[in-house]
Amino acid sequence: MSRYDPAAIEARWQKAWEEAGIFKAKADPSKPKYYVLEMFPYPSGRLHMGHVRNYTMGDVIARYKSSTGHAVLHPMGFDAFGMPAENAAMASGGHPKDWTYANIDTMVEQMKPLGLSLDWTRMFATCDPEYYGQQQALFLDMLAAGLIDRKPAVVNWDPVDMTVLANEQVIDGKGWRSGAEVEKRELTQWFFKISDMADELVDALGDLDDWPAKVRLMQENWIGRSRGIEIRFERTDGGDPILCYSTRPDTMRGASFIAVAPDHPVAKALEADRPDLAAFIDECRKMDTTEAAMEKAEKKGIDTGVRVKHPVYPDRELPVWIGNFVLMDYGTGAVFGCPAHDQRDLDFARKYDLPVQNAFYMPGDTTEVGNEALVPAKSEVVSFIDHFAGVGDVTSQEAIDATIDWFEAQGLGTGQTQFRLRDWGLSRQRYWGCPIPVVHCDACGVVPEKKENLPVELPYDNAGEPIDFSIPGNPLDRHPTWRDVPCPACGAPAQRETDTMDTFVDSSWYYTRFTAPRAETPTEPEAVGYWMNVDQYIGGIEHAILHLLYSRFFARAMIKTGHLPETAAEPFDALFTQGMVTHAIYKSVKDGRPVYHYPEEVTLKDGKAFVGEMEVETVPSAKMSKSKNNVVDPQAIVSQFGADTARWFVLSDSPPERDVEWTASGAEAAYKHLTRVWNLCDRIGQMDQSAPGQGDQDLLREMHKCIRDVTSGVESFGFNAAIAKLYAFTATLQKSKASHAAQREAVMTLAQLMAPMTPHLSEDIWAHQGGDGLCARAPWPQADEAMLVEDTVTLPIQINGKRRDEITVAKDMPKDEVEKLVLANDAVVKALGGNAPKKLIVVPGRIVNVVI
RNA sequence: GCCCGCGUGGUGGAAUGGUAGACACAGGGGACUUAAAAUCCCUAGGCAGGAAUGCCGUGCCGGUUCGAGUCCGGCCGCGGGUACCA
Repeated sequence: MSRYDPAAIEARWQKAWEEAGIFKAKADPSKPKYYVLEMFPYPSGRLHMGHVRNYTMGDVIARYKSSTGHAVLHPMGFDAFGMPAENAAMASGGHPKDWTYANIDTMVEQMKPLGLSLDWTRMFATCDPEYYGQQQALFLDMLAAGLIDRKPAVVNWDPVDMTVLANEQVIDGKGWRSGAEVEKRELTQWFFKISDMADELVDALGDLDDWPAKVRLMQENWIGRSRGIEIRFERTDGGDPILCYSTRPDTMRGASFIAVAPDHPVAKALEADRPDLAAFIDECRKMDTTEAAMEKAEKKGIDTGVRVKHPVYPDRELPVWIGNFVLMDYGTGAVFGCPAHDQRDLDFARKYDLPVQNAFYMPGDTTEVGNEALVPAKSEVVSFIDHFAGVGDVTSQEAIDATIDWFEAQGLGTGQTQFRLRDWGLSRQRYWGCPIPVVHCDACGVVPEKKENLPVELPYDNAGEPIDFSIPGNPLDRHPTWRDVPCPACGAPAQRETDTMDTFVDSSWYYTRFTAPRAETPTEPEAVGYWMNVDQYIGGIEHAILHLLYSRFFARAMIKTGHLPETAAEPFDALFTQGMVTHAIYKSVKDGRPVYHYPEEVTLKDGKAFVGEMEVETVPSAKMSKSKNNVVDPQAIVSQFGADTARWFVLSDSPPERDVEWTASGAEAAYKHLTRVWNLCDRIGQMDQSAPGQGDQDLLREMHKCIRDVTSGVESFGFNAAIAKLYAFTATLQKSKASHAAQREAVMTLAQLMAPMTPHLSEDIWAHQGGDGLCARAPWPQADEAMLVEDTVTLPIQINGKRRDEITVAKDMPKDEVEKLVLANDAVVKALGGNAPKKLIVVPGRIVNVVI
């Protein structure tokens, strides 16, 4: 008897698939097409289990769709620009390009043995000049179409390293390398005008039926459409009025101060003459720019001395403060504070001793606000007393609408729809990204590069000398032979833009490029016409907002610039967000800085973790991340047990949308099971073919149930449940005494049902049993409805909602007959004690509940 | 802080509002073996009980319902995102 030998089997079948060329995507008008895409990886250097999980899920779908007669496109590429490559070059010399391509090679080498049904001929990396050159062409078309803007924006500035820092590089307000206090600095930056599309980006979410509701909700909240009002406050000193935006104008009566952003014109105008204001504004400039940090920071302010009149009660004067919590780029950069009905404003008012006055009460109550603001939901009824807009007991929403109408009628303000969504700043002051294809000319201003000069390629070296990445700042700035070029318009000496694009740009259109990856234009009409949209997109929930929103914007921009058909406005028909593979983090502290240890360095003793003799801290269950070193390498599993085991295991234990904590046990169990299946096939192959069997019908009935359950499991991303059914059916088959013919049919069907998960093993079984051609080409088995019909059904009997007994009845037994049987049931008779039940609930085919 | 999720045995988890714990891991018992490994069989939520069986049980508190892991409200804990990590 031979043994299950995955190494031999997997190499053999991978070769057979390659020779048959069955994974090459071929447009075939006679077939329905299916485009399945997993979010492409960043080439960090090694594949981790999260990648394996992601690509295996996609592969299950791709192989399943292929066996149901679809022309499948299942490509792979690399999201290859980004900071880690520059950091690696900074830390250990070398070149980001070399580092990146070496990593890509390694990862492809690691992916190939997994047996994924990928069309490798379509592979590209976003750092290929052929790709980013087309991206530059897209940029120029979008610029011409008015979809791009240039305006000032604030960045994190490290005054010691003289460089711009990413948020990730700012730790407790200090630069990660220099340790210097980070400042804000204003630079002129390029922006995609995504906020112009805010309305349609919200509205279209409603049609994305095959997207998770949570993702649609997150995007809706992120875009944050709100109806509010812009109110004009006149200054008592006759200066320019201050415009405030509010979504809660119903609280206007309680307005007691105005807060403006530190960079609001009112604040800026006073800065020169008021050292105290200047100092406060300066302090605000040093604050962390992230939203989380801003919101969590202590709310502080300073009185400017400026006063405005309350628009409804002109004899009330409101002080104008600068608040560190007001954002210049949302609304008008100024808000009115109503302490009674906003907790933040109340805290602020108590801190700085500002008045608190109710605009309304809850009905029947006139309690003044203490330290808790009165903030009813918009659907709650509130009671307005002495209100200018004449509202009485109404819901807050009605009051908001009435107030907006009233303000508009009085000419004191205008109703406005505001969005939380800001324009997408794409400029990055970094080397390893797609160069922005424009030239700055003293005479002509900003001049787009000519398309025939694309790609604007990144220089590999600097006039023959290696680029020194250890010097902070953007090397393109100190690269005269690359930077200094003639103006494309007038020919005078000019300079290239040295900023590169945000890497989110690269990933916002790659899915269209896969349809014609070598085309001379960004897309190719016939190819996008056939393959778009992506039928199933699969990736991490961490991309729920930014990547997916930017991609949706880009698809629309590509329609406007003629690169996509109208039908591709929503490029991803269905989205599945998988959970992450998590793993404990092992952490120690050295010289005041955290040090992260690799799992393989750690030994576990008595629930404590040690590296050598040193005990280290264990942080349970965190996202696998290169910077935390808690990454598990799948290669060990593959070389020990084979790809089929790795694939089976990552699908078997956890539901795909949930996070899974990686543990070493379990992989072995998967291997044992696959060995069992292989041995089963072997045994059936050696059966006496003429011997009579028993229970053929029972076996085949179970087989058809298994087909039904696995099919629905695969179609609904219930891979773990599908695998549970496969375990159960394998056990049934093992115990079966059925004839050779029935067992052979069962094991071949089993192989087919397992094929999306364990394609190599399935091919081997298929071949052993004399299957026709490749298992991967065989049509998906169909469940025979006639075999699935059951004639009896078991009904649990509940008494007061608790299960007490069960009865088996004919499937179509009428309700009244079931009732008679139930009332005659021993447990029921005993519980009733001669009384009639209060209620008898019979749900046909489901359950019976006797209420006593 | 804000937005969005998640929470079920020792563990991963299953369960269209209808028998909570499928399937699997680890465990316990047994068969085979000189022995071990491998394999196979049985067992298994907790408490009480010899058993039959009873009570309790899906993070916590409350609600809707004949019936709630599932729906609603309020908490607690954990995770993701928070616009320059990808």
